[in-house]
Amino acid sequence: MATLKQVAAHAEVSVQTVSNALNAPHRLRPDTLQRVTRSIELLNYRPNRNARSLRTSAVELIGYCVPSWPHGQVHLVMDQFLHALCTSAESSGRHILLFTAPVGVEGMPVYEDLHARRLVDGFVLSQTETHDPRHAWLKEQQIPFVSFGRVWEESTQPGPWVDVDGAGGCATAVQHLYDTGRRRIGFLSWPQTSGLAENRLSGWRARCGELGLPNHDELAVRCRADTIDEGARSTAELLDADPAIDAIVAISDILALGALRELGRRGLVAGVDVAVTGFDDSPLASVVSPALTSIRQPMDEIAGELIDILTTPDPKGPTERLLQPELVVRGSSAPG
Amino acid sequence: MATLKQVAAHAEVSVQTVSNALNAPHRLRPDTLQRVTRSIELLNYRPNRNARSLRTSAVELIGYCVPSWPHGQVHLVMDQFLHALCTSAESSGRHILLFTAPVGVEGMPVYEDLHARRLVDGFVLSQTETHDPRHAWLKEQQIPFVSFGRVWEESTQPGPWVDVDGAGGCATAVQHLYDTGRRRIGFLSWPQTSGLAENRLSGWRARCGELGLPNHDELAVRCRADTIDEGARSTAELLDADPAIDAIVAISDILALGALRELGRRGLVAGVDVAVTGFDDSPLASVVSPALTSIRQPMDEIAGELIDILTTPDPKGPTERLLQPELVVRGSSAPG
DNA sequence: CTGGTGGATTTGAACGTTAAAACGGGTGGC
DNA sequence: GCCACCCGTTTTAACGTTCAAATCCACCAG
Repeated sequence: MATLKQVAAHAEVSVQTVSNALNAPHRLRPDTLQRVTRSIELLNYRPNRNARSLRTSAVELIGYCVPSWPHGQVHLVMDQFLHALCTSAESSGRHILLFTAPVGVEGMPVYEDLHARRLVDGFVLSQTETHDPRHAWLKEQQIPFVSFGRVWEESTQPGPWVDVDGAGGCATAVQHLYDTGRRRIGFLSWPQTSGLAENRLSGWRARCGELGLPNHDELAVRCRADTIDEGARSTAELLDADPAIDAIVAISDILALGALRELGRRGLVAGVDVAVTGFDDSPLASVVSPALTSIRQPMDEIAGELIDILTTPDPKGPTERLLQPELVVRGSSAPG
Repeated sequence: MATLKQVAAHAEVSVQTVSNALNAPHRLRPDTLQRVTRSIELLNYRPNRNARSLRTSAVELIGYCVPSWPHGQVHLVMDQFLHALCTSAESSGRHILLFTAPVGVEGMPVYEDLHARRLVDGFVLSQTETHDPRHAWLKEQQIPFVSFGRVWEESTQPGPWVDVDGAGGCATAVQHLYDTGRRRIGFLSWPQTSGLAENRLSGWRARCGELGLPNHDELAVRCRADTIDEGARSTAELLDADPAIDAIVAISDILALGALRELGRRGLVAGVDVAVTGFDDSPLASVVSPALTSIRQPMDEIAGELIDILTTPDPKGPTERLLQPELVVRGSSAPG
């Protein structure tokens, strides 16, 4: 492993000059720069990140707590998210450090410790919950962070965030279903305690209202869990109460899969008799038949904004960014 | 941020003594130790990891390349794996650093660079492919690594690995189906180019043979892709060719889901008329109905062995560990 | 009383890098 | 001809830790 000193000796310059060649090339005379660059390549020199971090007190690592799902709940797009996050981090010369921590405020000492021991510069939070205590805690400790997802039920956001417009996404789904001739659109939701669910539901309610479609509460069923079974059960409930329903907007792909199953059971053809849309555009969406129309969160863009906010020292622009999801139309909502 | 020097001043000892209090407490007299410990707590001191790593040239970070799935392929248990890996790493004082790299040998410069710049001590490889070139490359460069998954089609393994006995798992599934009265068991596989698939298939073939059950090639269908559609199509093929089939062992949960769908389409009851088993015990297995019997890879154990091998300097024990998966029985293979 | 022994603690140096200040040699103004 | 200035480069010092060697001190044998 070559060091700066060895490169310096080889190029017959001082150590600092080699350092400058890497960090501030404009300070060198062109011929010196070239000579140093040649030595660097010849010796296959790579800067030691630890030494650099010690000196500059910046580790260029971003912490991300890998969520632990208690009762076998699914996070079907986590690998997409992680991949996007890594890519964005790398394009700014940083990397992602994974760790585990207890949920809620109990986990905060772990965050604090990682930061205090200089393993990370800051954190990306996800799986934001209603009244999530982590944000305020980190802000209090002056530990840099950015959140994927707003903290619901708070009057002021306790820090920078990036989120996807769930209401807008659902409204787009409703519009698409309307445009393809559907006129009675049900909604599969989660329990009322979820700010995320309420947000998405509001998009369905609003757009249905604007289009003159029915949007009363009986058309929105709250599933007790995010499972295929619950999706199927709720779909049955919906269809039993109102057989004229010709489309269902589900708040997750899993629930949508349940809807597909229930339709099949009743001899109804998904996409023809009843259209179905999901949320997240998880890998499952394209793997079932008919393939599932779904609302895709723009992972690359999300990750880009997260890293951008986290790595911009004094944020001039807004540090709250709401991104628009994209409706991916597939067979389950085929026209007509 | 308190430093060793400040703690030393506070406790009225030398810097080195504080260092020893943390790294070799037995060297201190009990009363000194207590005094130093008190100062450490009082000042809320945390060792600076960068300084430590610079001195010891060990960063306590393990690199893991987050797989990028080209054509929407699914890795349903990646979050389980990552969580287990993190937990294991943390229990040895280490952490996981994520990065992206091109697949195959093109990605190796990225590995080499991370190691040369001292961002990681070594790597955990997964998604091992037949003739995977990474292992030999890393070995050549003397970069520490351990592989989750054997390199198939190689006479000698180019490094330490941990793997799950896929053949054994499938044999167990066959045995379970036999024990619950099934006598004609089909197999849903992947293309022949996959060593992983051949291994699992061999378990089915062997155990069927031992039990006197048919195991000719017509009973093993090769799916072209790991999708629900392919699983359904292959199941149809299987049932059309041999209507007496009363059980299907699928090489993945996704294919098993396809089997479930095809059975439903034919008016057959999964678990009653035809039993189905999957592989991986992904979150989907417990979320469908009937819930899917599946072969669970012991993620915690896998992660533990991986970290153990990677962090043991001179391996006395074997560095090739084959773990037994566990059959999780659910409704899709209900007795009778 | 001397010299040796061994455990506890301190000293000095080093890990590889960068920030800041110092240096040296031209250039140009007056 | 002197000074001020700028540019490219070197020197010095520090970041916070640990290793290796040195020192100190109490104790004990001879």
